[in-house]
Amino acid sequence: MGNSDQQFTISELSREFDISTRTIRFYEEKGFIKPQRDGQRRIYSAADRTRIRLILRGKRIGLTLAESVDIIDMYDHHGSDAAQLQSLLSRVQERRTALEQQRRDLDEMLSALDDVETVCRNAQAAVS
Amino acid sequence: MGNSDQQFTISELSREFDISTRTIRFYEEKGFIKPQRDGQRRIYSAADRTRIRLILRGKRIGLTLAESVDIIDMYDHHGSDAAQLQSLLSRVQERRTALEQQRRDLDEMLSALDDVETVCRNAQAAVS
DNA sequence: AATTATCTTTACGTTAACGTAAACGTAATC
DNA sequence: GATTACGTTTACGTTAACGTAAAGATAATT
Repeated sequence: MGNSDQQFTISELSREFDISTRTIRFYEEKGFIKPQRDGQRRIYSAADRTRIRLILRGKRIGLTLAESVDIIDMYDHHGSDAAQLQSLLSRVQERRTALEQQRRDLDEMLSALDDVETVCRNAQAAVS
Repeated sequence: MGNSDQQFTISELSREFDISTRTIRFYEEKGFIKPQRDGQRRIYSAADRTRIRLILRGKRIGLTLAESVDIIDMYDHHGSDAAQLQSLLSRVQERRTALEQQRRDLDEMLSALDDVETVCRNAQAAVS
């Protein structure tokens, strides 16, 4: 099983991901992660760490925490009857549609920046 | 010059972009657009309309209004001395770096959704 | 002239995602 | 045993991006 039962303290994760401990506790407050306890102290598992990483990835592309968690929870979907599978599939489709629109927007913006850069470099050449 | 001097009312733009008039006025309040007036009434030009469209594109990829406007304003940069060009170029680079990271995150998330869908369809096949 | 539609300004309210500060517990170190 | 490092809870504060409501102006329609 490798060594996947690693433990982390809050400050370790705080440093690793460059977020405040407040942020980590906030995610717990909202029910997005549920670390164990050693007395008062929180102890984070590899799974907790992964969830945080995925939440942050979601943030980088502009998702809200709730949206990120919604997607993350699609991985370990619990039900498996036909209706639940169908529901999950349509949620996946919705998300995919939105993300694909986002990628189009992103690519447009990147190529716009390319244009700006080109114009800029030409102007530079004219000045030099 | 074609017909690029078209005018729009606030409700026209509201309907076209499916945003509230409050939102449009808010953008003005923040200085992101500056429509003309006909007495009290606001009159939006094609340029105003374009700025709104670009702001909304920025929103879809998770940029703040300020960030969107920052990028939009790179198009019509005013200064053209060497220092300003250099500054603009490095701002372009910064944005591009961030956007490229965003695209990587997006692609990862899309392929994750693909995996979920595959698992789902297999489970569906098993149930049927 | 009254209704209706569209616009205006002003201003307080709301939600997400934390920041910040106070006041305290525990364990190791000086 | 006092300091230092790291953790805890509680709670109020903050910013962005609007929502919502009140109260009124203007123009067209009935």
